[in-house]
Amino acid sequence: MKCNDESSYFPCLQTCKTLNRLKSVHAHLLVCGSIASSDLILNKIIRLYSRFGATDYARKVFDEITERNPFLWTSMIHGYVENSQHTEAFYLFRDMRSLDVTPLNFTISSILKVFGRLKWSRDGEGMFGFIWKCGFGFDLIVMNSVIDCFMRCGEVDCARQVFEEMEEKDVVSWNSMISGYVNNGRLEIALELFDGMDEKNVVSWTSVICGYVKKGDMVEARNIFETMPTKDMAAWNVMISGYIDVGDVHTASFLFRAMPHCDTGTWNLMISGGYAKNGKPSAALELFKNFRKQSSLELDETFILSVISACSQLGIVDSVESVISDDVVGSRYFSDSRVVNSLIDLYAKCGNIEKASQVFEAADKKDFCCYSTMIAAFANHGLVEKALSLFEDMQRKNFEPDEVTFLGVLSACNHGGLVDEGRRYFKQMTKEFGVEPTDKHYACMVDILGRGGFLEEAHEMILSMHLAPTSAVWGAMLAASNVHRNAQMAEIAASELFKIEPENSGNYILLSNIYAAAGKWRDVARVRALIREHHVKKNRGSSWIELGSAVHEFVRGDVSHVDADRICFILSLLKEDMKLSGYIKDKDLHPISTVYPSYLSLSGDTEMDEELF
DNA sequence: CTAGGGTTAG
Repeated sequence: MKCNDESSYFPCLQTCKTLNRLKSVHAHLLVCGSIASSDLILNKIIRLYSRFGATDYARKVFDEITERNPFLWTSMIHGYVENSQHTEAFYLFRDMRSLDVTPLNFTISSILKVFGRLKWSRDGEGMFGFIWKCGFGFDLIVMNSVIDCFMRCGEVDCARQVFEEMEEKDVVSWNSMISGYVNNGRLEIALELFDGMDEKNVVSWTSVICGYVKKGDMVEARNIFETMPTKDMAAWNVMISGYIDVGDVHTASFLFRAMPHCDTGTWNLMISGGYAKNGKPSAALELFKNFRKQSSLELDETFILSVISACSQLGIVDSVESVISDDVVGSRYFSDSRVVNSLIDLYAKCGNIEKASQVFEAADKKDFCCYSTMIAAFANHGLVEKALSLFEDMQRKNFEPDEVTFLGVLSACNHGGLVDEGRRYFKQMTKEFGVEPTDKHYACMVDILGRGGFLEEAHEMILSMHLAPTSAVWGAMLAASNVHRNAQMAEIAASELFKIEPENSGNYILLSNIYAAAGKWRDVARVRALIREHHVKKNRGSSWIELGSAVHEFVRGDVSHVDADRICFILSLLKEDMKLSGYIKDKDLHPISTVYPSYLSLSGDTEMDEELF
């Protein structure tokens, strides 16, 4: 590379496809010294850093420049805006004004985006007077931005007035009005404007389609879509997401296959919105694999986030681990705390607490959410001490715990049977941190107290709740009553549960089991009669395991698996082992499969497993 | 040799 010719750096900077590449070119420029003073190069570097989401780097470059021209200010402000760092953008704009730097029209349109997104319609900073003072009263770009800003603030009439008074309007002015009306729920007016336009472009058409999609009218949306002269990717995406929203995954995937080109957004829509959230995990995973195979597209943060979250809901990790973690760990995504957070969650939910912990340790950017997730992960794996010491660590680092954090902490106490600590943390949460407990916190406390034998105290806690006790709370009470064979308390809890969720078979079965254990056979018969009377259906619990890239699902009594014979054989061996190590089948009690507290949002099924033993 | 930088609507 030649070091004395700045023009040769322009094409070089343009080819920087990754942040690391940009950093090394930037480093090279710094070494060469003389180039570093060129405004044009520096501006380009600021733009590129911002585009990669590295506004902190951009700002470093910006701060080191002694004489800043309006272009540099604009680039930096815009960098913040495109990365949703609204406060930073606004403060920088204010600095610019206080130094009497004359803004460009692009500066104004960038900062107006902040006003629009934050719905600052009140002109608190004298913005609109300032625009006229700068001579932008007739600037097309600025006035278009003003329209958009008013529309986003819901000031439909102000936007209209600006629009009417503009001497010169372009297609953007019209489109801003149309989309503004659509987003303010005034489709009729949007259509009027649309019909009155002479030069419509793809944005005008898509805005109108959006209007129908918002109403859920996919028939009319489809009509417009078929009529529009040229369709770009965004238009297809709007249609696909519209079909997904109304639950028509079939048509969505038809369009998906029919569209000539698509972006990560489209894949994302189909994988996470279309399949994963509509109960078709295997289709989602299949599509994800296709994405990796066919597409040369780069993964982006939102995409990674939704794939990870889909996988963690399914508890599937192996088949996506290789693709996900190779791309994420050590890459720029890894410096996004949301990605770190969801990775921790993924590994933890899939049972790999070591890996979750490794990700946590390796991450350089951790926010309080990462701590909360890690605490909950330790707690759910029974690593009580680790959970609690991480909580202490978090406070030492001055992260403010919130309700999610405390749920993890309380859950740790629950797993460790730490009644006193549970009481203490609950008190600390409400008194010291002013966090309002949710039903989940109450459910957890009831579980801690109840299982610890303090059934009365647990009951009192429910009665003192400032919100209506949910099924999770009474469910914990019922489960605790079962542990301590307290039929009286069980009756109280069960009768509340029957009111809240009469269709849940688990409650009836649990109560009848408690009666059975107490030898109250008439009560058992009464509950069984209730089940028939209310036509309660048994929940079918299922479990699944991932082997290689295939997911094997099992339901009770299922012998359809190809290896069913061998599985049953192994099971019988395990039963023998259990007997030999002293397990005695409890004849009086109808055995219940593991009862998880329902606030842990595990399956929650409590069903009789007579067939297993 | 010069110009180059920045941008609003779905």
